[in-house]
Amino acid sequence: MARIPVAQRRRDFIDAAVEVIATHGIDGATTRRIAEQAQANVAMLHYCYDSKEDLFADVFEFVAGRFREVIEQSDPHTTVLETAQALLRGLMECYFESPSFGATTIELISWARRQHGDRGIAVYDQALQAGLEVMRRVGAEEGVSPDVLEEIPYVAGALSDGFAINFLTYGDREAARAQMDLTASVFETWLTARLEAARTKPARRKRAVKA
Amino acid sequence: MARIPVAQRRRDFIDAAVEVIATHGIDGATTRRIAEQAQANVAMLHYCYDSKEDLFADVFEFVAGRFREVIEQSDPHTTVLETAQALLRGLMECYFESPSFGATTIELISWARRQHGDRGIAVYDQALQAGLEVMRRVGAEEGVSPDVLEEIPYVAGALSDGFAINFLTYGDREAARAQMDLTASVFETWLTARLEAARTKPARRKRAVKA
DNA sequence: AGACATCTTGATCGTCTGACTAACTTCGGC
DNA sequence: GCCGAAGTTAGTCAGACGATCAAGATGTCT
Repeated sequence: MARIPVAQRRRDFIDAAVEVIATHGIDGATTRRIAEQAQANVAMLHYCYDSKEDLFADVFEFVAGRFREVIEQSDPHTTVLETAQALLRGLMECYFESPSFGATTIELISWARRQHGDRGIAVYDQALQAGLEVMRRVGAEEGVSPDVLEEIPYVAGALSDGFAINFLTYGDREAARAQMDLTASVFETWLTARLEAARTKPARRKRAVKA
Repeated sequence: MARIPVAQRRRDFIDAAVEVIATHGIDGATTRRIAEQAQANVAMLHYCYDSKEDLFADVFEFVAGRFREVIEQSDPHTTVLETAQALLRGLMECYFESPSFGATTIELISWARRQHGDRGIAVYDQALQAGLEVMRRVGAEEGVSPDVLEEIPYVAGALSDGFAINFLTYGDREAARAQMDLTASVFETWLTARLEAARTKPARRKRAVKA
């Protein structure tokens, strides 16, 4: 067997864990299965990680980091509309390219909800916050109302989550392509109208959305 | 202890199962916990149901039935727009009124996805089909293009699912109220424009959406 | 009232699978 | 050629799972 440094092994275990969580759920993600998926054995897993919990902490970190990447890569766009569209597209394509990642995200969020609060919300909340920051950055230059900017990550998140659940349930890549376009058009229609309305009568504001 | 007919007991166990699944996930929904939640014991559970699987079959049936109710109650509305809006509102309010029901639905869908196909997809698919039928019924009178009618349940489903995930994660009823309004306005903006576009140039059609 | 079916209980069975570990072997750089 | 990092084998031990049972309590019909 090829000798691999621990750091690389750790990454293998994280990837394996994502795969296993997607296939068997959080509770079904046992050390045995993860080790098998990583083409190693349980002892090897405990050689790299002190405990299963330590590994899962890294899995959380990995997923959250991936989301940050995806969200922040929509930053360099010019207008609020274009940036928001890139944000939504990025999220949907992320799920589309790696259904395992998408499924694992849902599993993690479900699992997090079951625990009473705490760090559980982290993944979802960090993603929403990252999205909000991106929108604020581009929105400031354009003078768009903060109310609108706060709504954008929520709507983009809701739409991409809804897309993910449908896609993961049916697993139909053909249909998913069309749904991505449809979802994007829903978003565009709303945001265009919303930006227009906010510009013409900036005093009028909707109730704040939980960031 | 009061004597209760088996039929009623069964309903208690179904309710209890929904609650436990919401709190502990599918894998955490053990017979013991369900019995405890139903203020009974394991023997009683096996007196009403031959096996855990039999109980879960009833849980599936219950959830699917509840969705049918909610969806079909939006039927009597007059126009396509109003019916679609009632559909989305009904779904969101359903989750809002009973977070346990919403959480259990997500758990069931996640669980279904893990099994290879089969009856697993049932809950999600039945809901989508029921929504489609409602829209077709009202859409026929109005002469709305089938393409548009097929898109409506998908978009309503995606939006309500996205709303549910956010609401269930944060559990903030205050914020959820505002998000329901926001989500509804996204839907209205899109659908109004979509109906308008389909009416003025009915030849132009988007790629079909997986029903 | 009495008897039989219906309901309810606490305790227990056998089994399985979970995370984790000790002791051993092999490889590769110096 | 040796020494530590990487990897393996073969477990341990505890807990929880679904399911069942014998026995007691209660209702209902004659």
